[in-house]
Amino acid sequence: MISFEGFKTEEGTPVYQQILLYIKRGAVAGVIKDGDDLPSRRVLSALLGINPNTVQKAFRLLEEEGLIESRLGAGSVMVLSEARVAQLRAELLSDDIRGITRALKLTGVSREEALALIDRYWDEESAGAGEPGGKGAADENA
Amino acid sequence: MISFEGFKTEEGTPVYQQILLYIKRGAVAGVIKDGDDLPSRRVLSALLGINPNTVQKAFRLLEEEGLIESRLGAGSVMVLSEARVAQLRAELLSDDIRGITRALKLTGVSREEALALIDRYWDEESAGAGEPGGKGAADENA
DNA sequence: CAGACTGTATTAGTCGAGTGATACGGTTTT
DNA sequence: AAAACCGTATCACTCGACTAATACAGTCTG
Repeated sequence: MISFEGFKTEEGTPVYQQILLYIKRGAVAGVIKDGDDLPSRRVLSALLGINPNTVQKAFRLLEEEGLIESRLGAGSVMVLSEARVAQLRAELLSDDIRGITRALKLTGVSREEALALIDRYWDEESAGAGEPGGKGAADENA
Repeated sequence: MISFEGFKTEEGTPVYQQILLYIKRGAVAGVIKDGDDLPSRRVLSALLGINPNTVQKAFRLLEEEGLIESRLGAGSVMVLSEARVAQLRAELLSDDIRGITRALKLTGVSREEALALIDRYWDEESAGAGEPGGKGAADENA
């Protein structure tokens, strides 16, 4: 049975998309494996404090992508081949990386500073950023 | 006069937020400077093919943040001090970096691979990623 | 001054995401 | 077979983003 302990709703993006991403990331990370059972629509909706229809929508999309299989009466199961996981991994990473590089470029950040920032932030959990001139990055665009 | 040539609407996020981000990133990147004039609500809405009210909402929020100043009858102007830009930069980078590190961690990517991916994608514009096992990152969770 | 611009405000409508409730049909278990 | 679970479907509703149309008030320019 797939666990949803690490899952908490965030406003700003549709909940059903968050569920999709949670499942996909879990599959890529290896936490979710082929044949794993999913919680029922009702149980999961109660667990997450959301509406059954929202869960249903997420599950329907997962089914359309071929990532799960639902049988009327019985529950739903993960369907993951190695190739599928590899493809999923490529998709997720491509989206993530493409998004961040685009964003950083638009705010005028250099490749070197981008790498330095990621490296510095990697281990942090919550910090208030902002020491001007700290990394020598505020002067290279002038 | 601030140019909106590089701006094109993307579905998925509210347009007024996209305008906010566009302005802020421009300010941080140095393309938009203190005292720069903004297009009028009507002109910009026609230019972007959206409703004047949507532009108005974006401008109102910008004004509430103190980034622009609007005078009835005359147009709106950017209000940017060095300190404000520095603060803005910290905010944008913090949001971006925090988001990407969180996402990559959740898909089981190591710090080293994250840096390698960014480095590799930085110059690319459109490419289909995916050679499994290429960076030695798919085996460290098993 | 007069007209053409500007910002500001209000009202009404569409559309999609999400909620809430309810019902129907199949499977599993006892 | 009956109860308790499961997936599936439908209807009505709220809410926010966005559109649409219109009106009013101040500023700039000829």
